[in-house]
Amino acid sequence: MPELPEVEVTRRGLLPHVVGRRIAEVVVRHRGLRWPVEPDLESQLAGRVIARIERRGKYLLLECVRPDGEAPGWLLIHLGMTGTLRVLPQAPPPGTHDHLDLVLAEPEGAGDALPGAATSLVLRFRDPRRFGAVLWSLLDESKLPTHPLLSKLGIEPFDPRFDGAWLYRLGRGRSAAIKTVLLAGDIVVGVGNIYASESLFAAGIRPTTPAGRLSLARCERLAEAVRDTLARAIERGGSTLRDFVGSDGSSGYFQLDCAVYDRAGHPCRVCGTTIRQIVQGQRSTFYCPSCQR
DNA sequence: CACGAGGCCTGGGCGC
DNA sequence: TGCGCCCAGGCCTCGT
Repeated sequence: MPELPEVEVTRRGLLPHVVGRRIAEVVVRHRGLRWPVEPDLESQLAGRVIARIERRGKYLLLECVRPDGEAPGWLLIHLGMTGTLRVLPQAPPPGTHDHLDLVLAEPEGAGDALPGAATSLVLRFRDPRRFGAVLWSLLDESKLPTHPLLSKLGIEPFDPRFDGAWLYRLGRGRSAAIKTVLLAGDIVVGVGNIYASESLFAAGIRPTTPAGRLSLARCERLAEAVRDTLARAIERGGSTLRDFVGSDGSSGYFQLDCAVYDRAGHPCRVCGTTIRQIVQGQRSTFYCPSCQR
C-alpha cells in the first residue's frame, strides 16, 4: 500500500502520540519479516524513549534513546506493500498479522495518577504480506545515512536540490524507460508504482521514453509533477490524521482519484482517449496515449 | 555500471 | 461452493 505519502502521513500521525514515550515492553510475535527481526531487539529497545521520528524515502526512522543518554539508536521501519503502524489506547487481542507491539508508557514524571495499563499505548505493526521490515541500528545520526539500506537512496522529492536539472543530469546515459528509472529510487526516492504513472501523466511524458532522451524542459515539468503529485497525496492523507489513534487501519491511507492508474480502458479525464495499460519491469504502467508523448 | 528478472509472502478477485 | 490462477501500491539481490 504505502508509497511515500502514506509513510509521511503515518509519521505525522504517530508524532503527537508516540514521541517522548518510554518503551515499556516489546512483543515480537513473528520474526520473519523482509529480514529477520534481530534476536535482541527486545532487550535493546526496552526502557528507551522514542525521541524523534524521521523519514528517509519510505523508511521510518525512530530515534530511541536510553535514559542515561548512552548509545542512542534507531529503529528502522519499512511498511513494505501491506504494512501499517497504528496507535492503540486499548489494544485488542493481536490478529494473525500483528507481528510486533511496542507498549509505550507515559513519559517519566508526567503525573502518574494511574500508572500502568490505563496510561499506556500500544504501537502495533501489522503486515500481512511481510515485505516490511523492522531493524535496529546503533549508528549515530551522522552515520545513519551510511546504513546499507539507506546509502544508495536518491534525494528526497522535497529537497530543494531536486529539480529538472537534477533529473536531467542524473538521467544522462540511461537508456531505461523513465517510468522504470523513477521507480528505481536512485535519482529521487518516494515515487512508487501509482505515483510514477500519475506524475508522468501530469508531465505529459510517455512512460516508455528512455530517461536519457528527455530534454531539460521536460525534466523540469516532470520534477514539478513529482513534487505536486506527492504533496497533494500527503495533503489528502493529512485530513485523516485526527482519526489516527485507535483507527481500524484505514485512516492514514487514502484513495487518490487517479488520472490514469488502474483506469485501463476508461476515457482520459482530459481528452477522452482510452487509457492504456502496459507492463514495464514486471509492473503495470498506465498512460494516456494522446496526452503523453 | 546499468539493466532486467527473480524472489520474498499473503489475500482477494476472477473464471471454470 | 471450491479450486486454481493471476494479480497486487516494494525493493533487495543476483546474473548478464
